[in-house]
Amino acid sequence: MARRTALKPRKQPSQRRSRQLNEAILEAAVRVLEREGPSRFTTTRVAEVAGVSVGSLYQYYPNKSSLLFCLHEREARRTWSEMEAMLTDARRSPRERLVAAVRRFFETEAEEAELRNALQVAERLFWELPEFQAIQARAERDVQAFLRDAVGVPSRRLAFETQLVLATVAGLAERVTREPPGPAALRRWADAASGMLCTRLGL
Amino acid sequence: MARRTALKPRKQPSQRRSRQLNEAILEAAVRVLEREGPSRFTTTRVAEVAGVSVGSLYQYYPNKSSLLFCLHEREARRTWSEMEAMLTDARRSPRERLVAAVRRFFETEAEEAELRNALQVAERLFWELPEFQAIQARAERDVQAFLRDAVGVPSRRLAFETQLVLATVAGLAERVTREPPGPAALRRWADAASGMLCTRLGL
Amino acid sequence: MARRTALKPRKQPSQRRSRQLNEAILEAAVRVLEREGPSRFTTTRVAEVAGVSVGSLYQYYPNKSSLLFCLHEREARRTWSEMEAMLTDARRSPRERLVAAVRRFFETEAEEAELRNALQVAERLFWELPEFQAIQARAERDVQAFLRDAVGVPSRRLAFETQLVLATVAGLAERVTREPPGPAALRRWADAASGMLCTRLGL
Amino acid sequence: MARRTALKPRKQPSQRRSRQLNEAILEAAVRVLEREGPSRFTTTRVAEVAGVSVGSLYQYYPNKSSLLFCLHEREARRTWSEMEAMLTDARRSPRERLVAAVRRFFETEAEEAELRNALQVAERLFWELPEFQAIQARAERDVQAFLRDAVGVPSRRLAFETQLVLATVAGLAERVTREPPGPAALRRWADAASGMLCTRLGL
DNA sequence: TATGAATGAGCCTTCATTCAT
DNA sequence: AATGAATGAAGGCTCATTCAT
Repeated sequence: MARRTALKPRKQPSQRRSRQLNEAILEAAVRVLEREGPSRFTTTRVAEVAGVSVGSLYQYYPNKSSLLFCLHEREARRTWSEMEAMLTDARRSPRERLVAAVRRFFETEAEEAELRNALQVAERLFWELPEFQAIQARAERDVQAFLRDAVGVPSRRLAFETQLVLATVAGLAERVTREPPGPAALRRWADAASGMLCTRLGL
Repeated sequence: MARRTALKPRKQPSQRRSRQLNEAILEAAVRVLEREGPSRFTTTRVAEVAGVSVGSLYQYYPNKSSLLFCLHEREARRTWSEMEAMLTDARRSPRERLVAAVRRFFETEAEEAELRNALQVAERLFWELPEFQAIQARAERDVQAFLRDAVGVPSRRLAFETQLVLATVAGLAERVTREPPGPAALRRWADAASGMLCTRLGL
Repeated sequence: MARRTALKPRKQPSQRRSRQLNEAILEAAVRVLEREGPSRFTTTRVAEVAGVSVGSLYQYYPNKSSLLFCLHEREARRTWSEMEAMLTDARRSPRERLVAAVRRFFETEAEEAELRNALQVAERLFWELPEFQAIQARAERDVQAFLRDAVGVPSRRLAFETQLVLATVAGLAERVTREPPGPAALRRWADAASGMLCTRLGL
Repeated sequence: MARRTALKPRKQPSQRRSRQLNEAILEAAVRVLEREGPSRFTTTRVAEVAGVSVGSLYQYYPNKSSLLFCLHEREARRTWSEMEAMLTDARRSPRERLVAAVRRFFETEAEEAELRNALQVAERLFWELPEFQAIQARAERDVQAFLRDAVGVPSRRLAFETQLVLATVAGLAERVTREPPGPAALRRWADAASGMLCTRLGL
């Protein structure tokens, strides 16, 4: 169960060539996952689409799980870079920021629905691993900072409200994007989510 | 893609012995799923744990998917019987009903967290199938009736609010119970969820 | 290889009930073979179609092979009863008899094409068995009698010519009825076959 | 029914090693078929006898059928190369060519009797497939050319006579070689076949 | 370092046959 | 005698991973 398999890519992409190959593999993985579904997501197929040999793939990722994990990590990094920017955008009111961020989050999830579906099958394997929790931690940090600094949630409630915001938005977004709704419906969902949270947070 | 594999169990457990065996298999499936994880959930293993031969398992379930599906159905049926009762309990105010139902729902999810985790991996396979949607439909029906009759949500917004309630509660519960919180924390989560919804619904 | 499995039905159908059941099973076997193909030809399915339990089927036939064998035997018996009658029909000239018999043989084969296809898969298992050769022997006896008595083939060549007639007609019929031709085409084939043989036999 | 399973081998044996392995598998398949019979002809067994892993076998052949099909194709190609040469041998009279070709055909069939027996069980699966018919077509083309150019069969009858020649010879050869006769008997059969055909064709 | 052929454990499923009822 | 649930060996096939070249 808790067999701790290595998840880190095998080599730090220090060299240019490495970096390129790595990216090619990751891109291929996304493509396979999105276009051919989880059941066709085999290491051989990914390598094929990436234009490398399986052997090479295994030089960058010690096993299939680690590839999946890196995919997830990249996705999360991208999403939360955006989120962070929106939540700290001083030109807008906190309420506007939250509403906008939630909308964007829903859009992101909708865009990546296929990938996320496939990933979630594997996500389960990661939950307990520190690498995974580090990713989660960033999201928490961003939201917490927002709630503390922009919303003024008292520290007593800070931890819980952070979790609540994250879980509400993420949980809703995940369910709603299972079968992707149109842009208007998507926005309606996002606004319902942020609306409930704003009320609760007194925004 | 749309290959409709039979999901119904093969024989109605009309006879006592049948019924027992059927139950044994289902129990074994739950145990395997919970204790050994989805990757060890093989038909052979389930049969083994159930103390029957694979052949027998296949006499009751035409394939692996149908076993998973029956597991899900049983779980859902149990949960929503309770939910329905709570939501229609005329002795309580609508708000009390919602709060109580949400609490109970969170508890249920916490109890079945392991199983649900495992099932969700497979659920993906079912989403598009009518059998699965029939199960979902029951939940919608119950909530919708509650919102219409007890809360008085206007029919214009009824469909959306129904979805919102379901998605919020289910999405939150699913996330929260990934690592099962204590009873107090669980209740806090449940109350936060129902709180937001009550505000939105004007309860 | 040469494991001599019992092929005889288990019980002589001495009693009326037995006889009926036996016939029902045989009919069911033919139906399954013809309508559902060799791959659906399972003992369970045959029993089902026959309206008996598998257990009962195994009371009449010790194994699947024996069922197949009886099927074959019945078919052959029917065919050769007809053949014998035609070949010994004193009202017609030998040539007319041969032509007519061959035509009828082709028709029979066409009618039973499906069954024969399925049987041939199993026939291979029987070739070496005395029971099977007994059936073959009858055909030979009939043809040989015809060639000797009606055609006047000298005894020196009798054995070979008998085989030749049988093999030519059977081989041709089998090939031709693989995809069943219309009645006219079928007759053309039959007449070509009997034509060549008549010339050879001096008829 | 018409599920078109791939029959072509998976990779062209471009490289030497590939070629060897491929050949080893084919040889093993022949051996298993001939020595152990169709019922022992399992992918595992073939791989075992070939000295490779099942996985490797499946790297060359996408499924069991395709292996069988390749076996058949190889056999047919060999046979008909010879036939074609004999039928177009301008140094001999048409009659001599036919007689010789039929003799050789019978010999070939006798040599490969075991394999052919086993193959025929599977051939049934192929009849309707274009790949299989392409093979058949070659035989027809060769015989038809012979009948047209060397024998002078009028085009009106050409199609039928071609089929007749093929079916007569093949049908007879198949039956006769079920239990392989000695060389003298074999020749007697072949000459009987070609004799009947020559008479019919006016040779 | 890159390749990709080779591996083989393990998965799902079928079906002839038995035997307790 | 009849039943049909139970059995489990065996089959086809996949795919993560390795290692000789």
